[in-house]
Amino acid sequence: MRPTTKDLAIAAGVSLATVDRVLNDRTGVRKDTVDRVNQAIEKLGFIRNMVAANLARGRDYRFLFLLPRGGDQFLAEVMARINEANLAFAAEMMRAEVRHIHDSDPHQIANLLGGLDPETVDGVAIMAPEFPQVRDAMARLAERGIATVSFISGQVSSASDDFVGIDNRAAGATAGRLMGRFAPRQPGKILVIAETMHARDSLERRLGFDEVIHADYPHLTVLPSLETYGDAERSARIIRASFASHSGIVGVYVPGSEARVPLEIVTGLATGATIIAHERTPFTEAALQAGAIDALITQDPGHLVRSAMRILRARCDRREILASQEKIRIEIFIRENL
Amino acid sequence: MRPTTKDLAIAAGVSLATVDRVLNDRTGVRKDTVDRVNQAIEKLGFIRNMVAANLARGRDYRFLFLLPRGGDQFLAEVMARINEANLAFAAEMMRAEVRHIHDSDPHQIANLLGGLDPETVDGVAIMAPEFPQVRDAMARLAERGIATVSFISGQVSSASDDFVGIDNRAAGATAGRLMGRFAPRQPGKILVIAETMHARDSLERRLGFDEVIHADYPHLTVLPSLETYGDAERSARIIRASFASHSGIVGVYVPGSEARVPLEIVTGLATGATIIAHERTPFTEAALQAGAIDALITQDPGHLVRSAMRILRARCDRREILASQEKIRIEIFIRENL
DNA sequence: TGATTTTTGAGGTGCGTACCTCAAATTGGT
DNA sequence: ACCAATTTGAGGTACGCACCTCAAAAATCA
Repeated sequence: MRPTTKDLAIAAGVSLATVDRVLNDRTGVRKDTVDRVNQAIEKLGFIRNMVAANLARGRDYRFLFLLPRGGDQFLAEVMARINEANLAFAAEMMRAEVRHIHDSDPHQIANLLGGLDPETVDGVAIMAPEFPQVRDAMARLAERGIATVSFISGQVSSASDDFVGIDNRAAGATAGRLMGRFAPRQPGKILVIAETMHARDSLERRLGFDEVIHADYPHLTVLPSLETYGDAERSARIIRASFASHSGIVGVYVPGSEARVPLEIVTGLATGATIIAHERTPFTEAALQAGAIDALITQDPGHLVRSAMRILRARCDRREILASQEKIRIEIFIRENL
Repeated sequence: MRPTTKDLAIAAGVSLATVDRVLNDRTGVRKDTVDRVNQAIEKLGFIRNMVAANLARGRDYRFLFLLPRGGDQFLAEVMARINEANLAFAAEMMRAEVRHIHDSDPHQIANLLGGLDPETVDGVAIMAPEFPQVRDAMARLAERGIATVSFISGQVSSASDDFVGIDNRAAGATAGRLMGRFAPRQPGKILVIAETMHARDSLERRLGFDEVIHADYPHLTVLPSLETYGDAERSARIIRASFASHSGIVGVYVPGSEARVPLEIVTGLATGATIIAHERTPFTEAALQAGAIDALITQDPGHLVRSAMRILRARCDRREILASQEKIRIEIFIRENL
C-alpha cells in the first residue's frame, strides 16, 4: 500500500497538521522540522495523492487558450482538439476555453492578459507573435500566480514559461532534406510561399530549409519568399507571376501553418513540381492522398493541446513534467503513413 | 459547479442509495426507477467523478506487460518507458509490471494468462505472436474480468480487446515509398534483412514495401528476404554472401524491430546503398545522425506504453477511450527531425 | 526568570463517491 | 386484504487529503 500523510506523520515524529503545513508550503514550521518531514518523504517514498488533494480542495483547473482570430483549417483543428481535451480531461477536473485575439495587436493582448483574474483562470496558453509588451504581460501573470505557456508559435521560452511546439528551424531543415531528396537531381528552382516573413515561425523554417539545400543540394536554387499576406487574390497573382517569369521551378515549399490558399493555386497550375507544406488539415490530407503534394511536415494538434494543458496543470501543482511525454515531435507524412 | 450524486438524487426524486445502485449496476432497482435516474443524468449532464469514486473504493489499477524474453534495444526502450509511465501515472493510481515470456511457446503464455488472478491484476498488455491458444486464453481473461490489449505485435484485434500499435502493412509501404524516392532512378536491387519471416509483423511490412516498389518503382528489384534468426554470426555470413553474389544493390530494408545486428554489418560494408530500418533506439538514432542510414520508420514507445495503460484503465472503468489520442502514428525520422 | 513570540499538536469538517446495514415503503400474488 | 418478496430510503463509515481553530509546548527575547 502507498504511504499516506498519516504514515508520514508517524515516521517524521510530527503531527498531521505539521505534515500538512510542510506539504502545502504553509508558514510557521521550523526549518529542521521541515527537513525531518522531507527526510521521511524520501525514506517512505511518499507520493502525494494529488487526486485526493484536489478533491479535498474542491479544486479544478481552468485554462485559457488565446488563439489568433481568423486562421483557417489548422486553427480549426486545434480548436477541435481543445474541445476533445475538455471531454478527456473532465474527469481530472481540467477545463479549457478559447479566446480569440488580434495577433498583430500586442496592446490588446497585453491588456487582456493583464485583466485576467487568478480567481477565474489558473493557466494560459498563448499563441501570438513575439512582442515585448506580451512578454512583459506574461511575466506579470506568472508573478500573480497564473501559469503560462507559449503555444505553437511566438515567444522564446524563458524561465517562467514553457514552449509547447516544435523547433521550427529543424522543421524547415526537415522540409529541405525531403525537398532535396525528392526533387530531380538536376538544376532547378524552388519557390517558397509564405503568409508573411514577419512571423518568426516562417522565418525560422525558411532558415532551416535554406541551410540544408545550400549545403547538400547546390543544384537547387531557392527563390526569395513570396508573401501572400493571407490574401487569396494577391496569392493567385504573385504565384502565377512567379511561374511565368521563372522557368525550371521544380519544387514549392509552403512554410506557413495555413497552406490551403497557396496550395490550391499551385496544384491548380499542375506544374509537376515537388510540393512540401506544413500541418495536417482536411485539405492538406486530401491533397497528399490524391498525390497533389508530396510531403507534409506536421505537429500533432491533439498532442499540442493536451501537452499544454498537462504542463499548465503541472505548473499549478508545482510539479515536474514528464519531459518525454511533452516533447512535440516533428512528424513527416507521406501518402503511405497518413 | 458540476452536479454531484446528491443533485442527481434530488432531480430523479430518489435517494442517494438508489443513485448509487444505478451508477454501479447493482441489483434491486426497478426498471422505471433506473430510467428515471438515467434521465436525470442526461438532464443535468452529470459526469461521474471517477477520481472520487476510486478514492472511495481505495482502488488502484495493476497492469501487466507481457514482453518477449531476449530482445535488444527496442525492447529495452519499451521497458524504460514502462518505468517512466509508472512514475507519471502513480498519481492516477496506475501501476504496471513487466513479465517476460518465451514468445515461441504458446503453451507457456496461455498457462501464464490462465493463472492470472483478477484480484491481483486488472489488465494485461500482451506482445506475442498470434497463436490460437493465446487468443483463447485472452478471451477467457476477458470473461474473468481482466482487460486485455494486444501490444505492438501479434493478435488481430477482436471485440474483446484492442490493438495498440501501428498498421504494419502501411509502415512497410511507407518504407517502400521512401526507398523509391531516395534510391537512384536507375535499375538496382534491394536487400531485405529480417529476423524471421514467420513473424506477422515482418511479413506485413515486407508486403507493404513490395506493393509500393512494384507499383511505382519498377526499376528496383526486391530480393528474397534474408532471415538472420537473431544470430549475429549467421547474419554476417549471409549478408556478406548476398553482397558478394549480387551486384547493384542500391537499397537495404530491415523490417524488424531490432535492427542493430544487421545494420552494424551492412554499414560496416560501406556499400553506399540507401538504408531504411524501423524503430528509434540509441543505435539507430546514432546511425541516422551519422548519416550511416537514411530513414527510420518508427512508433513511439512512450506513446505505446501510455496508450496501452490508458486503454486498459478505460476498459476497467467501462469507459470509452479518446480514439484520436490512442491512435499510434507511423513516424518517419530523417536526420533533421530526430 | 518572566513575558512574548513562534511552533506544534489535537481535533474537527468537508470534498464526491463507495459500500454497508436496517427499517420502511411498495409491489405482487393469492 | 393479507403475507411475502422486492424495492427504496436514511444514515453511517471510509478513502486521502486540505484547511480551520484553539490550546499547549517550545523557543526567543528582555
